[in-house]
Amino acid sequence: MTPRTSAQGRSTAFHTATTSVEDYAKTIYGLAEWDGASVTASALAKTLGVSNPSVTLMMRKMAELGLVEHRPYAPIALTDAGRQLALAMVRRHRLIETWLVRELRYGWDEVHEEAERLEHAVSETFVDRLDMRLGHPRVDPHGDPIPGPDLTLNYPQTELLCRVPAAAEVRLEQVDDGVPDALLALDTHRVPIGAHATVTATEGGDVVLSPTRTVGEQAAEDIRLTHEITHAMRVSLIR
Amino acid sequence: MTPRTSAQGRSTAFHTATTSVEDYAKTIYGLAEWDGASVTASALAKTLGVSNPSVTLMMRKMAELGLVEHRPYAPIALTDAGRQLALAMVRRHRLIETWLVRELRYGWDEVHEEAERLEHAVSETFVDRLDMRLGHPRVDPHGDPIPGPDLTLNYPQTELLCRVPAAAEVRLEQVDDGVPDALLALDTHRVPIGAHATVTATEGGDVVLSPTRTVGEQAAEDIRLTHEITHAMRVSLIR
DNA sequence: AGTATGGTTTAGGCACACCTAAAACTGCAA
DNA sequence: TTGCAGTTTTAGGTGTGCCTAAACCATACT
Repeated sequence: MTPRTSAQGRSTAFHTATTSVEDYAKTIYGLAEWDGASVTASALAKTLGVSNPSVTLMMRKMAELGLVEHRPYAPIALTDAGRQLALAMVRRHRLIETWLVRELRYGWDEVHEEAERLEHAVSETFVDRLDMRLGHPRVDPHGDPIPGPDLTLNYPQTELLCRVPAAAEVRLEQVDDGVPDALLALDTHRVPIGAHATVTATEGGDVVLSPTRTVGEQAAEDIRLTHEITHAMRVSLIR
Repeated sequence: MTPRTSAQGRSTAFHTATTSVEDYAKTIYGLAEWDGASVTASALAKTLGVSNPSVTLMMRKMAELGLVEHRPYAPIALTDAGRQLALAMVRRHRLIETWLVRELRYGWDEVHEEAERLEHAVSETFVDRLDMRLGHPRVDPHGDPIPGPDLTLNYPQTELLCRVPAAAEVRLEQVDDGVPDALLALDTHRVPIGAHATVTATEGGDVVLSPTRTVGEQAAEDIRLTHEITHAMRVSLIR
C-alpha cells in the first residue's frame, strides 16, 4: 500500500498521519478516556489486535511525529497534538455513525465496522458538511458525545457500570459501540439509551440490572450482564 | 499499511482486491471504455501516475488473480472477473458522487476526489442502502450511467465530442468527472448535461460549441474547447 | 535485411506496517 | 539483596506497492 496519508485537508500537522497512526491515536485516547487508566504497550497491542513489538515500533514513530510521549518501558500518553488527532477521529467516527443510523437505516449494532473504515477516508470538508446536514448533533446513537468542530468534548458525569455500587439507581448514558455483545444485550431487552434502572446485585463481576418501568410500559425483566458488558456501558447516578 | 482488502462483503472472489488493484481495474476499464482503444502499459502508468515498471508488476499480480489477460509486451485487457470488479467500483463511485451532490451539497466539480477515496472504504451493504435511498438513480451528476446491482451498464449511443464531425447538432450526455477543466468550462458557461448545441468549427483539435438557445433563455455564447476538454465529453447526435 | 527508437520488462531498493524469537529491563518477593 | 516473572524492546524477516536504472524486445525506417 502507498504511504497513504488518508484523507486530505487535515487541519494542522496531521498530514503525516497514516491510517494506522490514526487508529493508534484513537485507541490510546479511548483506553485512557474510557477506563481512566494509564496505557501500557500490551493493553494497546491487545486492543488493536497487533503484536507487542509492533506497538513499540509505532510508538517510536509517533513520538518522532510528536503525537505521543513515550520513554522506554514507561506508560504511553498522548501529547496535545496526539489528543487533537484522536478527537478528530472520534468526531469523524461518531458523526458517520449518526448519519448511517439516521439516513441509511443501519442498526446501531451494524455501524461500527463501517464507520471504522470510512473515518479514514473522509475529508475535513466532508465531516463539516455532514455535521451541518445532521444539525450538529451532540451525541451519537450510542449516547457517546461528539466533539465539536473545535474538538472540545463535554463528558457528562458518568461512571462505568461495572464500578457502580450495588443498589444504586442509574440512567444509561453510553454504550461502547465496539462491543457488539453490549449492543445486542440492550437491543434484545429493549433498553434504550436514557433508560432508568436499579443495580440490584453484584457478584463476581456480573451485574443484574432491573429496569425501572416507565408510565405505560410493561415491566421489563431483570438483565444479567457479564463484566465485559458492564465495562462497555456508562451510567449516571440518580440523586 | 496492512495487506488491506478494503471493504468487506465483496460479492465473489474480490476478497483479494486491495485498494491499488481496485484502482488499476477501474482505470483499465475506463481507458478501454471511454476511448475504445487497446490499453497499453504506459497509458495505464500515465493515467495512474505511477511508473511503468510498477504497472508491469501489478499486471503480473492481477493476471495471477485472474483479473487481467496479459502476455508480455502485449496490450492489457480485463477478464470477465476483472470487468466485474471494475464495474463494481464504477457503481460505487457514481452512487457516492450522486449522494455527495444531492445530499451534502457538493459541487459537481468537488465530488471526484472525495468519491475516489470513499469508494475503497464502503461495504457492499453500504452501496445497496445508498442506492435504495437515492431511488436507484441511473445516471450520476455528470451524466455517466450507473451500473445496476447486477453490474450491467446500458450506455446510450454516444460519441466523444472530439470525434464529432463539424456542423453536427448534438446533445451533451456525459462529462468525465476526472477532468476538472471540463467541469469548470461547462459550469462557467452554464451548459448543463442535456443541453443542445451545434459544433460550429473544428480547427487543430479545438472545437467551438454554439449552444442552441432554449425557450425563455437568453442566447448563450459560443464556447471554445481544447482537445483535452472535448476528449472528456460525450454527446449524442441529433437526427 | 539491419538498425534505431520506443515501449516493456528485469534488477535492485525503499517505506510502511506487521510478525516471531530472543534479549533486556522492571519491580516485586523470598 | 538477589532472583525471577512478566513486560518491553531489539533483531531479523514478510508482504504490498512504489521507485530508478539498466537490459530487453518489437516494430518501423532506411
